[in-house]
Amino acid sequence: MPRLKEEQLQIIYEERKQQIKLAAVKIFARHGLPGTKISMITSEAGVSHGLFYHYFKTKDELFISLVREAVETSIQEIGNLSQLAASPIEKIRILTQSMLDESGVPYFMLLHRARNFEEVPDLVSRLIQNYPIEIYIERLLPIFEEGQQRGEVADGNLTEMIANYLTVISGVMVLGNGYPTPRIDWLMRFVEKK
Amino acid sequence: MPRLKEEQLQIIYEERKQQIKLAAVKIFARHGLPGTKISMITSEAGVSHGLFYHYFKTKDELFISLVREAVETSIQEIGNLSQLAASPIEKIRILTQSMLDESGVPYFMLLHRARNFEEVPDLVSRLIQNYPIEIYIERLLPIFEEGQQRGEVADGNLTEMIANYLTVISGVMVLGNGYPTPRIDWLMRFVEKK
Amino acid sequence: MPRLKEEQLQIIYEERKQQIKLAAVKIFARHGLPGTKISMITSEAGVSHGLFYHYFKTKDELFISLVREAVETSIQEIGNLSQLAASPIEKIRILTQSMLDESGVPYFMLLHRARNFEEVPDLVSRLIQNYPIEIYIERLLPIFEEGQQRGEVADGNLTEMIANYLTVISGVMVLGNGYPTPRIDWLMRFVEKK
Amino acid sequence: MPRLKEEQLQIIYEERKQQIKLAAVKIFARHGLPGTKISMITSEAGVSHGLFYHYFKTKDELFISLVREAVETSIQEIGNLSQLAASPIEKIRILTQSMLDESGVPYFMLLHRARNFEEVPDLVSRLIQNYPIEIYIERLLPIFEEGQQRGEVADGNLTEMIANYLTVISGVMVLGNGYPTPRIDWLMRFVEKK
DNA sequence: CATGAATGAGCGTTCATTCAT
DNA sequence: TATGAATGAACGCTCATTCAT
Repeated sequence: MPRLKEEQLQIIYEERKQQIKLAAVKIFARHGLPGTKISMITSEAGVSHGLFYHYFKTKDELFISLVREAVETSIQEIGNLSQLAASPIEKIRILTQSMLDESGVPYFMLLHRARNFEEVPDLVSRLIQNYPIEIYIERLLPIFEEGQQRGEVADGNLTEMIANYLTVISGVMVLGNGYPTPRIDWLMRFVEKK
Repeated sequence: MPRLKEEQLQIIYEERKQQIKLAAVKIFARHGLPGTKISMITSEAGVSHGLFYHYFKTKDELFISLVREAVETSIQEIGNLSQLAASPIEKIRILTQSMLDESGVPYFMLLHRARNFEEVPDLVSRLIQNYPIEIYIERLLPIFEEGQQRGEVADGNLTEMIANYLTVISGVMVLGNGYPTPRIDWLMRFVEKK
Repeated sequence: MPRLKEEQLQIIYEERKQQIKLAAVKIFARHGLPGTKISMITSEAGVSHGLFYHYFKTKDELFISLVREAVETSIQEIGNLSQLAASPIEKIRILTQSMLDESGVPYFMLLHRARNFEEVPDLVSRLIQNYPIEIYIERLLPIFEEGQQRGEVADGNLTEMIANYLTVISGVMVLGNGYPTPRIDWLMRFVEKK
Repeated sequence: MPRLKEEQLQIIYEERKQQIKLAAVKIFARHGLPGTKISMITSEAGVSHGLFYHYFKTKDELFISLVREAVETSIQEIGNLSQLAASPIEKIRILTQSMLDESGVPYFMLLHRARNFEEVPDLVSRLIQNYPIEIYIERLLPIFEEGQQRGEVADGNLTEMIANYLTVISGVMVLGNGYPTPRIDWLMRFVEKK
């Protein structure tokens, strides 16, 4: 059954690739592009450095594709919210949670670096410029609007509120593990109608 | 008068050193420690790369001393606030302004990197751990307390309020030039009694 | 009949081996030993790169054995000429033709590299030194002598004539596809009695 | 006198560059582009491998510029012949000598590799294609014509004669140090009117 | 003090070779 | 036999650092 074997190989291939990618996001988030050595990624992933190049062309190329994925995933996640059978305020809470949960933070940090520092390849800068904060605000607007109509979301200018909300979330992430806060609930106070 | 000449040399020496330091903070802030090449600093400062080593022992040593200065300056600035002949709310506004003004941002970014990323020498990590956010909160507490007593600062738990205030400032800096906000005034709303 | 199956395997084995060898000569001739990657050979041969090592121990070993074969074949071909039922001048023409024909050129190029460039393993250099040009001259001498006696080959010192003949053939090959010449006939003019 | 010092530095710079270039041609000629390691060049030149990159951007770039120089020099040398106060046959002898003399051989080998092997960067292939053998023939034609008119050069079709002459010279170089010939005089026999 | 030539440690990447399947 | 995943030695190149001028 060569058919089955081929498929199996394909699966293993994708698993390995994912394993290296996961290691890479973690390291890139912590050390940045120039601070990340291939050996850090491969030893985190538990493979030899040579294997990296079976799965990825260059360090830059991997970084770029990770940023691209992070951008696209973040946009998509907002899109997915709309599909959810939940009240607007619940959706906002879910979003907040997903941004702050452990697996999401490295991706956020990657985007943070890509957005604010000039340590990245040109392609990344251009990529990021296609997705300014405004796009996120715009996509979130309908959810917040519905929330306001239902009386779940606080009154006031929504564009500004969303901007503030995003700013504050960023602040929380950036201050990082520095000090403990009742994260989610505290953040929701910027949004919820008391 | 060799005396005078020596003094003059001393002055030139200090000016040059400062000039290189200023260039360095700017570049370190943008590119991080591993992303910063000595040649970037020296060309920003307009000197030859060899000259760097007349003023500083190594790249790491300069980075460390810059972080140390940034930490100490930031603590000192809070200390200086107390000396000011101004009302508490004015002091807070002045602090806010100084954190966000153009010359301050690179130092903030340096601290941000030192605090959140592991791309720095061990010595820096240890240095930073000696100055956790709590210290800033603690130092600001008297000013906020006086403000509350005078009715200038909003009611509520002050420790929490200061933490939030710092979080939000960080968020603003991190979101960076991404989108326009009425910075200072907007930030003061988290603090002022309306 | 396991006997038969084994034989068949043997045949397949030899065919595969030959197929890889043919690809290898071609690539070695064009790219030299260090310029030839195993993957070039295997993709030219249409097999996986892993398979290479079923048939050959190392890249060097294959290169060496190919050079050895080329040397031995070239010597043998001259030997075979004697057996041929043809006039001396015909024999020389056949030899010329075989050196310049498409399948022969890569082998010639291999020898050219082995003889003139130091990009080869020591063993190859030593191998080649055992077969200096003089040996070729010496082996061709009887044919040319008979030709001269029969009045087919031009008059003059034969050792020199053969050396010139080989030199010119080499020149033609080296100038390569650069410009068109009536190859065979033009070359024969260095030899034939007009 | 900073003026003088700068000039001196410039001179030293050019000398070092030349020193590395000379080492490089020699090694490239012997080992080809992929067979040449930077360390071979630098140890031949007696400098550290790091220094190479003060003077040249990459190995390929150096190779390309050397081939370009070889091509241009070879064309120029033919041009210079015309300026010489010498009889046509003397000019041809001088040309022959310069092609075969020790310092010229490595450049010839470089061109040989660039012209005949596909182990070179694309730019080199294109460069070489701009200077096919025909150009050399064309440039030599006037000299040979004058020689024929003066009765110094043998009768016959000149284009063909020059082509043969170049072919034979190439053959001599390619057969290399394999066997001894009365080089110059023997080669001139293809050209001189006896 | 100022310059840039020189060195070498270190990292990115390639590729010959091995090996499990 | 045949494949391609896996390893690590080796090489191209960068850049921090030193040093002669």
